[in-house]
Parts: sequence; C-alpha cells; structure tokens
Amino acid sequence: MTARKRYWLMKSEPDTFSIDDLERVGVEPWNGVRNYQARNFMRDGMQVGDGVLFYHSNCAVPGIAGLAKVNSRAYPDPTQFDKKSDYYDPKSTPEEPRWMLVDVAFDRKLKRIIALDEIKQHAAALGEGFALTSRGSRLSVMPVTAAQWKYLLSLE
DNA sequence: GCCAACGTTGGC
DNA sequence: GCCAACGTTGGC
Repeated sequence: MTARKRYWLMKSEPDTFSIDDLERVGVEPWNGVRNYQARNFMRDGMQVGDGVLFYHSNCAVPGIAGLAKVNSRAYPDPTQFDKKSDYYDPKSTPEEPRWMLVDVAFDRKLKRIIALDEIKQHAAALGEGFALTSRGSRLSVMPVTAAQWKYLLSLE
C-alpha cells in the first residue's frame, strides 16, 4: 500500500545548483543539508514520487523555478564522510550517520519564476504556518500542503 | 556586502 | 540545563 503523495519545497542557490542544472543531470542527490528539521522531513516524511517545488534562494529573484520529484528513500549523505567536502562532519560515522538525503529528479521548469515577492502577496491565502512566508524562517526543506501546492501553481 | 533572525556549540 | 558567543542563511 502506498501512502498519499506529499508535497515539499526545497531551496537551492542557483549559483551552486539551479533548476537548469537539475534538468541537465536529471537526478541529483540532495546533499549538504545540515539542519535537523530539514533532515527529518527528508528522512521521515518523504516518499518516492512526492512533488517538490524547486526554489531558487540567495539570488537576484528568489522564487519557485521548477518542479521536481522525490526519487529515492532517504539514505546517508556521503559528503558527511568526505574530509575534502565542505559538508564534512567529523562527528558523523558510517555506523551512525547523522545526515540523510534523498535523490531529486527533474520534472519541469515553470513557465516563469514565481517570485518570493509575489508569493508574499498571497501569504494570507497560503496560511500562517507556511515557512516560506513566515518571518525569519531559514528552513531549506519544508512541507507544502496539497492546497498550497495547487494555489502556488495556479499563479504560474 | 550588510545584517536580522535563527540554530548550534560549549563553558559553566 | 542555561545562555552567550558564534556561525549560517538568505533577503535586501
């Protein structure tokens, strides 16, 4: 039995990894998440086939740039064991890995970027609990309800 | 590049 | 287990 499809928003800095990069490679291990809450969403919440809003952060026009899909169950992020990686975590061991990731697969680019600016204007419709529009939130992986998903894509 | 907001670390 | 110091995120 499969559980109902869930929805997520995942942030990426386009200078590092953009929706175009994802389109090029097809599938990408979402490495480098070093926040427990974000990890827990990937580890405990994500299922293969879930929908992902691919969000561009820390750039000229932050916003939702495309759609992706969760393409694997969570597994240990290999970069945590790699001493040469920026994401190396000396406190993590292969026996007890601290950081998990999922593979993310390209779905499609949006016809246009749905800018954060614009999303903020719909904050009321999206609800108080939405981490993207709640002040000061830096969460890089967050759940999106089916209603929020539908609403956001209706802006496209 | 600035800096507010937030999460984590570590001394006590 | 408190909390100050520090590091990071990410919009602007």
